[in-house]
Amino acid sequence: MQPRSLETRLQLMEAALRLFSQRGYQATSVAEICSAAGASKGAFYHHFPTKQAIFLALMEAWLADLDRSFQQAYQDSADIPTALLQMSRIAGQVFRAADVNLAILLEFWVQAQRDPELWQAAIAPYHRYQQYFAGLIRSGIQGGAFRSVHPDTAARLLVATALGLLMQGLFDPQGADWPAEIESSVRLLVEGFACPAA
Amino acid sequence: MQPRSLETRLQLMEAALRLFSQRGYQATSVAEICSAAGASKGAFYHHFPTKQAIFLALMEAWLADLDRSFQQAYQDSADIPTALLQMSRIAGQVFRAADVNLAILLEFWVQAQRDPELWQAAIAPYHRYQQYFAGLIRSGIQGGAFRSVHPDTAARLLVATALGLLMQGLFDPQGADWPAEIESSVRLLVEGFACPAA
DNA sequence: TGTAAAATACCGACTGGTCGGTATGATTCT
DNA sequence: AGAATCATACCGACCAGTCGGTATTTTACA
Repeated sequence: MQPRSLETRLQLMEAALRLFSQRGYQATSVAEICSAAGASKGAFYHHFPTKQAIFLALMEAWLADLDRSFQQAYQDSADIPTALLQMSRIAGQVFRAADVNLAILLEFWVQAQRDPELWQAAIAPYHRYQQYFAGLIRSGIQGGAFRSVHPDTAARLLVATALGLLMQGLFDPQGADWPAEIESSVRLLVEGFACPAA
Repeated sequence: MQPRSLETRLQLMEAALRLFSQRGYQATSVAEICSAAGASKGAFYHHFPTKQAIFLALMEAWLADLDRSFQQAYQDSADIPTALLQMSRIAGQVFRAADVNLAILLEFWVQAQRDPELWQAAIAPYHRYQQYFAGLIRSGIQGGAFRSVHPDTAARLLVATALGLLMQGLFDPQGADWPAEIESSVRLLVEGFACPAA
């Protein structure tokens, strides 16, 4: 892969990300992406076999990024509750990142509802995160930090809180300080899980 | 409005609802809606000026329905906490209603992101519900049922919980008993808000 | 009450345009 | 030279919305 090629590919992905989140997946044409990226249709179809492929590539890149952030948060934290708090902050940052608007996440999910390949790419990671959080909580219980809540239920509630607040922030960006709201809500939950003795 | 006309209109809306939630808004063509409804394109454009108009009509009908349910729940409940619990059950029913799949709500929101008219129809009700719940909680505080939590924050958390669990249920329908999950989570929150003395 | 006029409801072919994807040739790098 | 990369013209399918015209119901009037 030549440097020029990589550059073109990157431009295409950046343009696609911007346009998809601004206008939506269906409403964005391949021609628009090309023109925004300063490339041609030939270049596009050299790098991506279909329009959906670039969508998938964007999503995988985003998920890989999130994975890295969570991994980092875990390593930087002394204990499980701290790690969960740190991760709630990351969720807030997801929202703050103006480029990767949450709107495109809705697009991902809407598209994934219909397409098996996208479903795999979108839903499998969700399961992974779900089980990851449940595992963290289970560790917290075994380590004595949490009382014996049901790990799966607790994980679902944690995810629901963050997700629900993110969604509300999407509808009403100015309605509240959503990242702060996420952080304080997750803290509330984590304290609720905490072992009174600790 | 003649009975036959009303019937046709209803058929069109039912077909549109089904197709929109199965295939998505953009992916559903007006021709498909017509054929599924056993009507013609002429009939469609006799009843609705644009494709978006039927979408809007569906959403308004759905919201009116939800309003009625909430109103009913409020009237049937002896006190505020009971009313909130009852409403969480309604949220669960929203999910259980197979016809009105949650997917179409995602569609609504995705579309509303881009269109001012839809935004008005989708986001204004959100604000209304938000303030409605905040009002209920405020009443609960004044009535001595709740301790002095911040009504707006509490309402946001309640909505986030229900919304977040609904979204997860959308991705992973078999992953849990989501309606039950919503109910028990909301009960947890409401108990958390409750006045210890009560 | 019977009937003609008017309004409403509906039909389906057609249009102007869009879009994902392809074919083929040009350019750039090694 | 030869492979990788990119450009341009183009194709076939699709689609929202239009339009001229038809069927059905309501209304007006003799």
